[in-house]
Amino acid sequence: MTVRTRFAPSPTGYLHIGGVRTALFNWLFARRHGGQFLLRIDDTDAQRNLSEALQPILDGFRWLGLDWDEGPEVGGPHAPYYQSQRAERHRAAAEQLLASGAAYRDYATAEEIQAERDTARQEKRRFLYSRRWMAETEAQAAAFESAGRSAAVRLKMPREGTCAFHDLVRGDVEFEWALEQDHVVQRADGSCLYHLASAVDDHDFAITHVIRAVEHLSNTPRQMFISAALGYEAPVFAHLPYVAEPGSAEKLSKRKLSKYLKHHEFKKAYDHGAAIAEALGRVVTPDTFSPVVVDFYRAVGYEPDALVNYLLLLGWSLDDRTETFTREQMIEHFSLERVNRSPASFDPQKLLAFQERRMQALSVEARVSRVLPFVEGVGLVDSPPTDPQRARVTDVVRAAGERLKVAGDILNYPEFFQPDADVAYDEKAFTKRVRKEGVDTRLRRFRERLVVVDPFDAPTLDQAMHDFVATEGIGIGQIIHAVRVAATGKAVGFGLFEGLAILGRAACLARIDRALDRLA
RNA sequence: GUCCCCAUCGUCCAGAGGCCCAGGAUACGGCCCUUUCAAGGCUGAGACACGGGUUCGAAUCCCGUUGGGGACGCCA
Repeated sequence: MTVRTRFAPSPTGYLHIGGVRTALFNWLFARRHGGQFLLRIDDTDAQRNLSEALQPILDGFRWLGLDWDEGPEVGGPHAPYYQSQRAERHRAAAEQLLASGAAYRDYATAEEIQAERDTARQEKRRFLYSRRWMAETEAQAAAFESAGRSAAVRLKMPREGTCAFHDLVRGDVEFEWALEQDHVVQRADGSCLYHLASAVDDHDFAITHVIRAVEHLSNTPRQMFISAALGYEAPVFAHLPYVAEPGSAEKLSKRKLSKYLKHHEFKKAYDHGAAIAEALGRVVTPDTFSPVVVDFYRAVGYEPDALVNYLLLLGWSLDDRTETFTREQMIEHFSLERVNRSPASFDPQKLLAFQERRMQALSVEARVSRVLPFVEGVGLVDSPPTDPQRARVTDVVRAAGERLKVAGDILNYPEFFQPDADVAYDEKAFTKRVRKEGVDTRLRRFRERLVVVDPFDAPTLDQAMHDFVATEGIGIGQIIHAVRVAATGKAVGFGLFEGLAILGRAACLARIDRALDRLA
């Protein structure tokens, strides 16, 4: 038997962190067993702009490298993979359920059901439909219909016994049938609901393992009931713990960004990303841009491998120390048996740590390729860049070293790409380091040295600086900060001599002159 | 409210009766390095929710308490 798993996103316009974790585990399980991973689009609730809402999700999967063997855009033997296009098939299944007596036509109104529900709540017991408006014969149906009622199709759930199954993550689980609702599977207008559609599609697509979040655990009995009534063999289930909010045990949800921003580390991650996205001219609003959404990481310049590796370890581990996995290693070692049963909260800071490691492991060339779209995007270099521009980017990437945590961090160094006159001064830094007694004279004298330094490279500049402070009889701190602010506009940055060398003699001299002018 | 689930450092994980006065990662503190910012090196602090059992022995098994969470739709 070939293992077949699926992930079934609803087209919502974005790919959620929790969803990707579920998809990743499905993907890994399928790959581990040499099976197939499919994508099914759960759009039974008539979607308006399907392609618009779906594209970001597919893009997200592609970016992460989670390829699907069957599904939208790639097709497959069971196409179409959109639930909305399988309505006839679902309706036929509903008919079959009716015919076998596993379901019945129910003529209750929404108000009547609600009233029963309210009563149950008042009596502090679990609601169970009375089946008062159930029609099992044509005569009963006709009677209700002549009274102007219309019918939905409900499952006729067993009212005794238990539903027991083995869950690959939770172990043996058991539910009492008597606690299960007579769920509606088809509306009066003929459209079918998720649980029916899902059971039918899983069967039709030959899904062998349903790996999904725990919130679906309590849906399992009714889906198994549907499968059995339709004569299907039930798939194997595995219910993953949900991903929790940063620093909390509550389920992570996409619509709570403002709440998450109160969490210090989450806010830091958000601010870091928002600054980069805004520099690129993206409109950043809580609804469209958040560390809870996968696209955030792409926009900011994370490595997809970092995100995947982090997510892998959210609820799964190999042992007590292995943290870094290649795709091949993940696939080789992944097992549902080692998935945790308790929820894990999402920690953007730890994710960043994974990202740093991945970034550092990349070659300079690879980092340059990651960084280029960002400098091009803000117009710091041409698109595509000229050879000298590319060389400059390479120099900056090399000099910045570990300071480049995400590709978008390159935007912290615009001064290496701007014309001298465009470099912005950090006023606080300028006041503290340049606008000080004696600094102008020292800057002028150091400038004289720069004119003749040869070659104009980092070691020689370093030497020149040390010679300078020795002959002047000053501490290095009395000049070096001023030079940095004059040349880069900032008080912080990577090695000063590397920076000066990258800028070149002409730019350094011009920038020192500009700072001196500013003092006058 | 009803049903179900979960419970080890702040966070993510290891631990499937003795290897554990609990290990790794991350975050945090200190020191070192240092022209700034990072990084790095060394180092420190930090947890088995509580109470009962079972056992020669429990973080590990059982029961209860407490705490946290999830599901209870003609949503998916």
